[in-house]
Order: sequence, then C-alpha cells, then structure tokens
Amino acid sequence: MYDRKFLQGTLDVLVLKTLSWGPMHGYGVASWLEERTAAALKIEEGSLYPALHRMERKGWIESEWRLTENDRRAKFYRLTAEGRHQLEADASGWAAFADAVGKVLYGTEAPAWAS
Amino acid sequence: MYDRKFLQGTLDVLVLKTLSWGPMHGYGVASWLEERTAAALKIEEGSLYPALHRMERKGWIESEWRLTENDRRAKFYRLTAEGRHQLEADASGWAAFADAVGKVLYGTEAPAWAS
DNA sequence: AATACATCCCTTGACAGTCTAGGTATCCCG
DNA sequence: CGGGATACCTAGACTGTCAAGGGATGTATT
Repeated sequence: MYDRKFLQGTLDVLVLKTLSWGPMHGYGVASWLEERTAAALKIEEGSLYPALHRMERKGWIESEWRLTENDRRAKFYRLTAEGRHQLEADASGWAAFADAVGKVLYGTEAPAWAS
Repeated sequence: MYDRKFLQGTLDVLVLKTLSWGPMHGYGVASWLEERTAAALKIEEGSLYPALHRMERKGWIESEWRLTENDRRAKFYRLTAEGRHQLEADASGWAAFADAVGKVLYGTEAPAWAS
C-alpha cells in the first residue's frame, strides 16, 4: 500500500505512457493504470482530468469526441509528437530520480560521520 | 538530470534515512544527499528546513544545538523511535510505488484496446 | 585589513499539483 | 424503478517545493 503523496509529478508521465499505446479516454486511462498496477496506484478523477487539460494546453496530447465500444460519448486523447518527446524525457527523468532515491534508501554505504 | 517535480513527497523519507545513520545537522544532511546521489538530487534549503521543522513537530525527529567539528553551532537532528517507524513505512511505501510506476513505464504488456 | 567563500541557520510569497466533495448525463441490469 | 457502471467536469482547501531574500561566523586569500 503506497502513500499517495509520492504521486506528485508522476501522474503526467504515467498518463503519457498509457496513451502511447493508442488513443484512449480519461476514464479508460485511469482504469487501465489501476488494473495494470494491481490497484497499487489509485488515480483520482479530480487529479486526472485537470492533468489531461493541462497536458492538452501544453500540446502534449490532442482530444476528439468519439463513441466508445459501449456507444457512450467520450473524449479520446491522442499523443502528439511533442507529447512523445515529453514522454521520453520524463521516463528517463523518472528512472534517474528513482535510481538516486534507491541509492539513498537501499544503499549500504554509511556516511563519514556515522560512527 | 532528473526533474525536480518528482521530489514532492520523497524529501521526508530521504532525510529520515540519512538521519538513521546517526545525528546530523540540516546542512550536513543536504550535503550528504547530494554527494551520495552524485548531485542527481539537489536539496534546496527552502525545502529542507521547513521539512525538518515539520518532522520535528510530528515527533519523528528531535533537535539539539551542538558544535560541529569546525566549531560552528548547528542544530543536530536525531531520529526518534516514531521516526524510525515512519522511515520503515515510507521506505516500503516508496518501493511499492516505484515498482508500480516501473510496471507502467517499462512494462511491455499492451492494454486490450491497443490495436 | 579587506575580500571572498564555505558553513550554518531561517522565512516569506508565489506557485503547482492533488484531493475532497460535489455536480451532470447516459446506459444497463435486476 | 433503483442502483451501479461508464463518462465527463469543477471549486476550494491543502500541502509541499522553490526562488529569493536575510543573518552570522569561520577560514583562506590577497
């Protein structure tokens, strides 16, 4: 059970990665993320939709109203070329960050001042 | 070069882990974190000191004015038992979160809707 | 003696992102 | 008809980070 606070800043890259598989609507993105991570990640709608709008304003994704398989209207988001660039940058950024945190949390090398 | 935005929520556990090696002052904690991660992490003082005060209020750490090796006055922080509990919880929480994000970012299993 | 740099502490104000808690509408199933 | 799933949205509170300032003292350089 992870702590929600870590999500900060990571939601964007998670959504971008999800959309890199193909266009999908917000609800579907959230569902897949939760399913894919065995509910370890819980995506709140109050975080998701602002994030989608934010990224659309930035030109990372584009939207289009379409019908789902269930004949419901939904706004499908699609990665732009810029969004794909952003995804690559953020994915490697995350890797570097996670690696740095891992060094601290799971490293066994004691600091000099540790008696 | 990681993106600073990911730090959100992680600073506390990084500081707690650093202090788990023994008491240290704020400046020393920041220096060690930056050195340990090869400057991948940059700890801003404007984030660090509020974090220390926050954690002291929560009872995770305790402080005491002492002299450093260089004969400078500095506020040394020490983990409390509660802080050690918090560290364990947050460390495993981080691991779970990082694992979940990793599944999404580096997984090769395509969603059903990916044609 | 003056200057610079490193060590050590702190706070204020702006800002960004998340969450809670609401709201709307349609469809399907019992 | 009621409830739950699907699908969208926003307002307001909150939290944490950052930029940009501040001060004080020790050491090294000039």
